[in-house]
Amino acid sequence: MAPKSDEQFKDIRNKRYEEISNAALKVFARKGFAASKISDITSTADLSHGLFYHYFDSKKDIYVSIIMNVLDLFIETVETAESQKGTPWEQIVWLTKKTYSASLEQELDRHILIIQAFQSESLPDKQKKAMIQKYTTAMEGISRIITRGQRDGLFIEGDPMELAIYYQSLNHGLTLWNAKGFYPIDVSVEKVMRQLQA
Amino acid sequence: MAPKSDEQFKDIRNKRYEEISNAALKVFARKGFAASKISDITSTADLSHGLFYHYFDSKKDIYVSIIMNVLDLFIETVETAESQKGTPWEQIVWLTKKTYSASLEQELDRHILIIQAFQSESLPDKQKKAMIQKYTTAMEGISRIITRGQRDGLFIEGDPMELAIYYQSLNHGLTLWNAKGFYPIDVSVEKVMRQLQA
DNA sequence: GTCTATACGTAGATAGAC
DNA sequence: GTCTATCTACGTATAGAC
Repeated sequence: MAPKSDEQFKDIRNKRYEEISNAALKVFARKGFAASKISDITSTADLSHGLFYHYFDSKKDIYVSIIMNVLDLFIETVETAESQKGTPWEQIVWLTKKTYSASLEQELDRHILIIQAFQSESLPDKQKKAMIQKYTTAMEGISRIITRGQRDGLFIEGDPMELAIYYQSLNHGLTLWNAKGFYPIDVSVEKVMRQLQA
Repeated sequence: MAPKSDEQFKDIRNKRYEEISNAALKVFARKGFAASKISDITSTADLSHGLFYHYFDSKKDIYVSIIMNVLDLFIETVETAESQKGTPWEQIVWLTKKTYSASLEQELDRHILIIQAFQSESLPDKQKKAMIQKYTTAMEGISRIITRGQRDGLFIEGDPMELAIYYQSLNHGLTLWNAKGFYPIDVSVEKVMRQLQA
């Protein structure tokens, strides 16, 4: 039997990397950064404590890595919304539906991570700046859609970025509410859209 | 000189108790439960590490104590809104203004604590239940005001509790947004009220 | 009531065998 | 690549002096 090739090792590494990342996303979303233990992550991913450090330098390291990844996905999603066929109104509807299509719990975890991202204490300034940068990029995308919708008279008047913030705040608030778990509601896209309606 | 009376000792105790509680509120709101160290609290209150334990049994103990206190204040505020002169609409306006009249940063910290309250991991079931109980009481107050407003045609139709949740979620989301600090906005009561407007 | 010094447990991170 | 065992730092909580 031939020894494993470099390719195979690389595949294993990538696979493990993903497993650990997914486990960490779950744990961080539920407990927050400080309360999450490496052992929580490794036991969720079903591997040894020590192995973690063959894939990530530190707890902060993986946390930042995941946040960045989640924010990139957020940017992507907004861009996809923006390139959607239809009116700006329909684009925001699409984005809203996507936000609550958390059939995959992973989607929900990602939203919670985004919300938590900035209250995360004591990260290097450089990384904090990068996070803000990404977040801002996504919000500017939403803001652009709103601007177009205002031209067509679909959305209420007002600073588009500010409206985007109201919209996003409502989403974050509802996400957190449902995450509490003791009185979950079925979020209605129409009720969320009222926020922006002309 | 006469020795200190029981009264005087009691005063000192109460004063210290308040100082520690206020410091803890500040620290917990900014760092969350897990990341907050007893030494953060004591250094904020400008007293020794050890003294803390003459006033509270544990970190969890003070945390629960503060949360309960904050939730009681929330209930009180809603009740005050409810007993306010004017239409139900004006009562919610009053409540909203109060929410954002965070000239005192303490008010802001309290809101953040309320938001954090439930993601706080591993509290005894009994206390968690008590928290939910208090939270629900407050939300029911808001819901009652909305119900009355619906009768007068001031608010949109729909399950009043659900509307209260949308309203409160928007508040929470906006509070968190401004707590992030990198793009704070002046929250407009009118924009928040749009949420409920008939 | 307040402080300093210390015990103890826990969790992040490393070492070395397989 | 993966594991177990270990080191180390730090934070909660206690003890005891003033």
